[in-house]
Amino acid sequence: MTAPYSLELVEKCTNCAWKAAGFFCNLPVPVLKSFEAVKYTSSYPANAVLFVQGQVPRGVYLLCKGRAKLTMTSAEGKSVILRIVEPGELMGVNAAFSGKPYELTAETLEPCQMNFIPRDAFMQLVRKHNEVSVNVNEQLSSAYSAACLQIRSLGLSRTASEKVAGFLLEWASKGKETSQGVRMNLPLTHEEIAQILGVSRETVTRALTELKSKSLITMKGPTVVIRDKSGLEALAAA
Amino acid sequence: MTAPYSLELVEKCTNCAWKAAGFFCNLPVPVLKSFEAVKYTSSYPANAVLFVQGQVPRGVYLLCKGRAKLTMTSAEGKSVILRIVEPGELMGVNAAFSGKPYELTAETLEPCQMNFIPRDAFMQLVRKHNEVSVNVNEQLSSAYSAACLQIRSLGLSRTASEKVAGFLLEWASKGKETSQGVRMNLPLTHEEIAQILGVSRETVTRALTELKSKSLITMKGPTVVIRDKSGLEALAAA
DNA sequence: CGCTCGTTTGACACGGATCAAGTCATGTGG
DNA sequence: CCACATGACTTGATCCGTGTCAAACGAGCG
Repeated sequence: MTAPYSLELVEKCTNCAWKAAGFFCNLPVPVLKSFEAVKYTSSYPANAVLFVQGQVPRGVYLLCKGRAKLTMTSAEGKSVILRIVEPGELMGVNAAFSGKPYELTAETLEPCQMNFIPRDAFMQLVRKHNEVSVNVNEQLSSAYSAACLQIRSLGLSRTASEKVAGFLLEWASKGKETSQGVRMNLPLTHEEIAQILGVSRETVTRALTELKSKSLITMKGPTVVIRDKSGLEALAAA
Repeated sequence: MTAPYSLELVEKCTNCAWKAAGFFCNLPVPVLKSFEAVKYTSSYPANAVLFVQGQVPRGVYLLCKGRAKLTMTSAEGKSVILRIVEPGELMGVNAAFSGKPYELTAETLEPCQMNFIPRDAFMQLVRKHNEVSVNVNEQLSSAYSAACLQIRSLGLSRTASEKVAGFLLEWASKGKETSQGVRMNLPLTHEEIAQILGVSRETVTRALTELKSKSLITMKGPTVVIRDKSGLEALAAA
């Protein structure tokens, strides 16, 4: 198999080493086989568009490796980021269920490996294998939870600093505890953070500068260290 | 059976007249029987609290009749409304799946009839009957869609009038077409609309006044008539 | 009748969007 | 190897919208 974008393709789901708890593809072996039978594995470079808001749904994508973002765009071209998709998560499930056009756009943020499952095959899997259906439940459930948190942040936060502080704390769970505080990787531009939090790019810069000046955090490239977690929490408040 | 709050209790799901397309309880008869076996039917007055953010999940609620709201509250007491729950929809599914405390609060807006299913029984139903699981998928999927729309409104709308106009258009789908325009019932206070849209109560009043003065809408009590749909759409833009 | 709740309207201050200008790092082609 | 383009970040100045506080009105209800 060729490996474009310097990604090694993993074709066999049965002995895939990436699979972890919570992955959609954590399925009993017989079910996994029928999943494997209908999937198409492929890889994408960074900033590739998987599907666009308004297209008729072709099927669902399972992200194996890499990160992607889901966005909605207004007529004027402004957009919100609804979710950063992590490995093991599905994209395009809603459109598959409803049969209506994709209501959002999916783009990769990094080089990614993906499994594509055509809509009909996916719906058959769901109807036939309860384990698949239950895993979809869990995916949807956690996506909904995340959406609720985002609504909370958008609706309740009084100031932009509050939003940014809350955002960093949420990402902190993906970071590593060190003697200096929680160290994490933030592979997002200010523009993207702004689109998640519903503020302007400049405001994100200003808020981050403010947090640095209060020495609550330090940043170096994409690496962020939370120096004073309780201080951040006090600021996040809402 | 007693019928408090002047609601007639419907105990039998098999011949329930309220059940419509998209209802969670639209299930094949044998499955419906096992659902009936584990449910508890009860009725609530308006403004009753079903469960509160932070409680350990006891189970899920199926709304049979009436309307309810799901909210999240900040430490300072401000709250956002995540969703208005309509008959046929489930509440508390997320907490049931995750086992973690309810992340939101559910309150009735009107006198309601409800079916309560204890968590264990619900999870067994989901695992045992694929039809149940698929219906849960559809519920979660449409709840997620609605959440996305709300995020879009919160994140992309430039002004409060934009949000209000978009909100009215969304509710218009529940209204009736008349010669005067779409007539609908809006059983929400300005305060509640404000909590959905993430603005202050006064701003909602001002925005509605503005829409009336532009004769895009007329209001009389809880009844709203959209006089100029395309005008509203132009205002909603985002 | 008087209470409460929801609505309406006004005045004012503040936060952030926007516009603008400039820095820095990276990558490309001559 | 340098000049240049590009994209992301930074910082400042200005203006508009909306949150907040305040006061008053209207309707429903015991």
